[in-house]
Amino acid sequence: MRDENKVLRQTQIECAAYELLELKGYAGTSMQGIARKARASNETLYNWYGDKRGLFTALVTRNAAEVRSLLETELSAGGDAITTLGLLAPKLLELLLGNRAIALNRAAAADPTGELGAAISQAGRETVLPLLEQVLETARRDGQLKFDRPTEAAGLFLDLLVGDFQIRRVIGRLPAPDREFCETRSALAVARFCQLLS
Amino acid sequence: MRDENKVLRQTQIECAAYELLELKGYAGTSMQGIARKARASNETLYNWYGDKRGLFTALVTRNAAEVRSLLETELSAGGDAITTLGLLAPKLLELLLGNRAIALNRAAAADPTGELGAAISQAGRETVLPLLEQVLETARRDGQLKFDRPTEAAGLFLDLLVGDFQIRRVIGRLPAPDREFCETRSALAVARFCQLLS
DNA sequence: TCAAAGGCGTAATTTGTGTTACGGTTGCTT
DNA sequence: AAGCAACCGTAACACAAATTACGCCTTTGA
Repeated sequence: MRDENKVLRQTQIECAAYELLELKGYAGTSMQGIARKARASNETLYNWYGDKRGLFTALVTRNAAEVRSLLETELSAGGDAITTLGLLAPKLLELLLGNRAIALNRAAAADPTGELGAAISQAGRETVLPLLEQVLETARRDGQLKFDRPTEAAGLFLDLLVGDFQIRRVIGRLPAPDREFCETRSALAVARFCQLLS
Repeated sequence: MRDENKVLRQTQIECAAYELLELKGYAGTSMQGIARKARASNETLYNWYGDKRGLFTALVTRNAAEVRSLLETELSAGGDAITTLGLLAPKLLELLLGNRAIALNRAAAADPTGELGAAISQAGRETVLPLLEQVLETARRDGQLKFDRPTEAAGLFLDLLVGDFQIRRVIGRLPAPDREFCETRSALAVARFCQLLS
């Protein structure tokens, strides 16, 4: 099989996996179900991904690469650090609270080994935080913010921006946020953040 | 069976359920496993709780009653509102991030019907928030805080106190917090909260 | 064009679970 | 003490899923 064909097939398989994961949760999503939906065979899935958890780990990895790519695009647009933060925040919120991310977090919650959780965390928060820190360091250098520890400052920003929305999404108590919600919440988070650190 | 014996038996069954839930997650916890561990029979579990979800809903309800009871005890101790908040917060944090609460949130994340999530939310956040609002109203009346909407103010406090710790606990990336962590985090949350609303 | 690799559709194996049922025992009430 | 309800330990039933295996077909590369 040619590489580009394999990539296409994997994308189809992974889309099928997301559909079932979002609909039925991790326990309710079977390899057989994914194979059927993607018109692939069980044997191929096991050959390509190792086992069920391997397939879902691949979903995490791919999702995180997209998040990172988008954030890096925003960062390379340049401009004033606080403005960058304000543009970045709604997009980050949409991604973190989007259906796919939430479905993956649910899978991690259901995985008793903690491996999916580790994958999500390394690929998610632990990737986002250093990028955020970069923005905040710039703001500090420009005299816009005052703080001692960049990691703590970035954590505070995530508290104000994200708070407990993720867990409420994960347990099914909130719908996916719309664009307007993300913009409003972001603006408020940036304002409060600056109030605390100016 | 006498009432007090039934209560005792139920407590034993529920402890067994927690042990397995914390160890194996929701999907990995079977009614047979709980029955075996609690030396009860399947038939009794189904008679008393209806079905698997019914048993876990009972766990949620009981856990929430304990949270509420503890918070009401703190509230009835009286005293200055901000001080009350500072005393309440570490206890609330310990409860929200404790092993049992996290295990129940994992169960809710794994439940595709959303019923456990609804039960947890009603019994948890949606119970805590009005109690918090009472404290904040007092602080406002005493001239300690300024805000327009109590629900929003209480939500801000939870953002600063809890942030995204729950989801990070649920996906297995954080251990249960110790007393010192809860005190430190609470003090910081109260200070920042007051800085934002004074 | 041809041979080999591997992907598909299907089935098999093994294991486990939700739920119900049953005979014997225990606890409770009169 | 006797009788009845219900609890325990065990088994049965029906179903599902993870994973492996197999024959046939399609794709790839030389």
